[in-house]
Amino acid sequence: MRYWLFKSEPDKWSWDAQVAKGDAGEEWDGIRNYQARNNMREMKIGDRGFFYHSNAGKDIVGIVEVCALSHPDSTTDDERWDCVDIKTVRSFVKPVTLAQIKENPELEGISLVRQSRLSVAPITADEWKIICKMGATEP
DNA sequence: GCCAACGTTGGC
DNA sequence: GCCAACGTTGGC
Repeated sequence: MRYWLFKSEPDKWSWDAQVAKGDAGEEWDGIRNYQARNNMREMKIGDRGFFYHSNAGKDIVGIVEVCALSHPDSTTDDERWDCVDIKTVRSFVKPVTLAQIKENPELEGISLVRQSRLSVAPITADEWKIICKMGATEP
């Protein structure tokens, strides 16, 4: 199993909206970036991801699970763009802020900081454990 | 609101 | 295939 990070502006698609979808899950649509799309194509059912609020919030607020493999993005006719579906697993007990992540020397290589504009990024197993611990949340 | 980083586009 | 121009993202 691999780990990922999904970024969303809470004004457009918030964690609350994701939680409201429950087990039905939701298409992670609207991605128009090749690297992010390629990451989604590599995902498998059951892969886990962090849900990060960019702009407003700037914190990791929850854990999601991939529940549908990459398929055409229903919000465009352009066949270049695919996306996966994700469903809520659990909310973070304590959201982990970008500032906390930057302060932790163990996380200095994290994709969230190194490639801040990439909206779907890989997370290492170590990073996964560390961030869950910082959030007082079960991995 | 500004600006840095970076991806995309299009002329040559 | 290079590179300038432009658009977007996201932190501050």
